[in-house]
This record gives sequence, C-alpha cells and structure tokens, in this order.
Amino acid sequence: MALRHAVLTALLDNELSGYDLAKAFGEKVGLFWHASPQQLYAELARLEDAGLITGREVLQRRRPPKRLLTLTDAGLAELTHFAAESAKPSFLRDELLVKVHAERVADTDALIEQLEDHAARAAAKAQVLGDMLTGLRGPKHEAAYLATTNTPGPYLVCVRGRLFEQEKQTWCTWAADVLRARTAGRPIPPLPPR
Amino acid sequence: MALRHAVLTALLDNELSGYDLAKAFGEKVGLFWHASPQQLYAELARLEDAGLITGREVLQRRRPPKRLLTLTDAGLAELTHFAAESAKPSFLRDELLVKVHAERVADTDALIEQLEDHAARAAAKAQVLGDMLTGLRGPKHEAAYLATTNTPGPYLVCVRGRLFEQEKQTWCTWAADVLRARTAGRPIPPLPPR
DNA sequence: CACATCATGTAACCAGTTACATGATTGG
DNA sequence: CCAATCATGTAACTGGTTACATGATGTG
Repeated sequence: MALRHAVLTALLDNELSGYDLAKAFGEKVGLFWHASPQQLYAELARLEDAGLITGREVLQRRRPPKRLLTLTDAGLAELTHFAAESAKPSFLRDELLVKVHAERVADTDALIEQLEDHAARAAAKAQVLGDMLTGLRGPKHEAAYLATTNTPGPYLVCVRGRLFEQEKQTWCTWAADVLRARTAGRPIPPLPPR
Repeated sequence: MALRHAVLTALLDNELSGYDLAKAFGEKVGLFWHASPQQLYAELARLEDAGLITGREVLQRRRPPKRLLTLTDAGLAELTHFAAESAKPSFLRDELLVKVHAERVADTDALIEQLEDHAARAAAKAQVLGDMLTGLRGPKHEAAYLATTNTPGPYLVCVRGRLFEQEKQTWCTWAADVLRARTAGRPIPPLPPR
C-alpha cells in the first residue's frame, strides 16, 4: 500500500487540498506515481480516519470552500517508518510492449504509428521534467544545488523520471525505425547510444 | 485488461502449461510484464471459458499430468485485434522513488543501502537480458538478425527491458553516491552519461 | 528423510478503473 | 450563455496480492 505514502510525501512540503493533490498526481507526482482523483479522495478519507493527516476548512472569496490537508505528527512518523522498510522491486509494465511482442500477428504499420506516438509523448514529458529540474535548482549548477539543498529527494526523483522518458523515447523511435526498415527492405539502423 | 493479452502473446510461439507460464512470467515475460501464478491460473480459466485457448492433457512418466495450452483461432484473432488498438501510456511506479522523495524525513543511510541493493539487482537483470539477446540472435549481428527473423517482436521487447534495467542501475548508483557525498561533505558526482 | 521442483488451484482481501453525480465561479 | 475550472465525492466493477491448500516425484 504505497499510494498512502505517496500522498503523505506529497503533503510533506505543501499544505494541499484534495483537488490540488489530484492535479499534482496528474503532473509532477504523476510522472513517477500515478493515481486517479477518485483513488485520492478515497485514500484521503482513510488517512484522516487513521489520524495521519488533518484538514482545515478554508473559505474563499467567490470559490467553493476547500479543505487544506496537513501531515500530523503520526503521519510524519509513519512516513519515516515507511522509508526505512525495504522497497519491493518495480516492474516494467507496458501494454505497448505486449503489442510489440505480438508483432508477428499484428498490423505492423499500426504498430509503427503507435511507437512514434509514444515516442513523441515521451519526448514531451522529458521536456517538462527537464524544465522542472532547471526550475528547482534555479541559477545554481546541479552539483551545487544538490550539495546545499535540504530537500534533494524531489530533485533526484525528477532526474529518474526524465531518464525514464528519454529511454522510452529512444527505444520507441528505434523500434519504429527497425520495423519500417524491415518492411521497406532497407538496412536496420543501430540503437543510438546514450 | 492486458494480462489476458500478455498470456496470449506468451502462447504465440510455444505450447505451455500453466506452470510453464508461471515460470515464464517470473523470468522472460516477467521482465516486462509481471503476474503471479494465482493471477495466471485465474486468467487461464477465463481464457478457456472464452474459447481463446484450449488445453490438452499430457500424461508424463513419473510426473503429475499437465495441460498444455494452445491459442485457438479466436485467440489469435483477439490478439491481432488487440495489437491494433492504441496502447495506453505506461507510468513509472516505484516504491523506492516515493522513499527517495521523502528523504528529508528518512534515515539516509538506510536509503543509500536500498539504492545500492536495487542497483545490484538491476545490474543482474540487465545481464540476464543481455544473455537472452545474444541467445536469440545466435551467431548473427543484431542488424542481420533483425533483418531476417520473422519474429523481431520478442527481441525488440528484450532490448527495452535491458535499457530499462541499465537506466535503473545508473540512477540508483548515482543517487546513492549523491546522498553519500552530501553526508560526508564530499563533492557531488555528476550523473554518468550513457 | 528432508527439501526442491512439478503441477494445480481457492478464498479473502486490497487496490485501481470507469462511470456517474453535484454545484459554484470565471473567462470568452 | 457556454465551456472550462474549482471542488468534492459515490457506486459498481475489474484487477491484483497474500495467504492457504494439496499431492506427486526427483535429488542429496
């Protein structure tokens, strides 16, 4: 049950509403841990029942009121405890790979199209993550930022997300090129080094 | 519902028993799509009910009898149809990243240990995948193999798995080095290029 | 004789997805 | 006035994990 801890982590630095969290999980956080709004609202209710977070009502001018959520001491302790446990290994799990594996019985042109589509999306995400990284470290160089910040965690995680997307882009592009070269009888391109 | 299709794909080339499949999902297939034996047996029952696979009993000397499963024509058609649909984007979802994100409130030494552990596992998996690739292409060069085989799918997928594990190893090692350098007051190492 | 491997599952629970539901406010 | 965004959820279903259960055979 790591969604719970992903939520606690997201609340570590900011006081957020359920809505804010849903947005964060669709963007920043979502780049390494995805969850739907419905899942979040359910989890938030459970977390509040368990006393790991508390909410305070904030009235807004010309907006519906919102509940800003904060970690309690118990929530903080829970997070610290969680971080010390050994993490289970993560798996690559990708529908597209299943389809490529079944290329033999698939429509190759449709597959190529999808590979290129996924490559483009990955490139866009990598770009967003790159911008987030420069935003985080500000005017400093990476090494200087990592040496001095007291929250290196988010930066490190963001680097991983970026590597992941870059790797995905590289592979998708190459795989599409390979399949295209095969159907056209052209020479197979090598996998670009990175 | 892509487990169903992952199973069909695994049966595309070989006739397998439930037990064989469970092993394959723990090894080869599991490197890009993981499933537990329980999930598989449940899915197999459903697939047979749906008429997408059939089993034939095989008696063995000095072994319990097993049921070898094969794709039916309907199963093949289902797979072809699935491959043409657009695949939903895959997410990176990793407990370890949640922990690193929460580094601020975690035991840094414990985290470093885990990062190094995960790096070692990733390196081992990458090695296995590399061996699988050389096994698949035999004496040929990659380009020659990909140009001539009629099943490039498994090879391409395997390359992706290897890239993923290499990327994971690179990052885990670097992140551990960064955290270690911070606590020791040493200079932060750069992320190695690849 | 004990442990690993072959071979197959069931039951209970937890996590995640899809579809639906509601109502206010802001910007074009 | 309509669409987008802010803000919060519920209900029904599907998918996945953990723990348990059974029994045969091969290896040290």
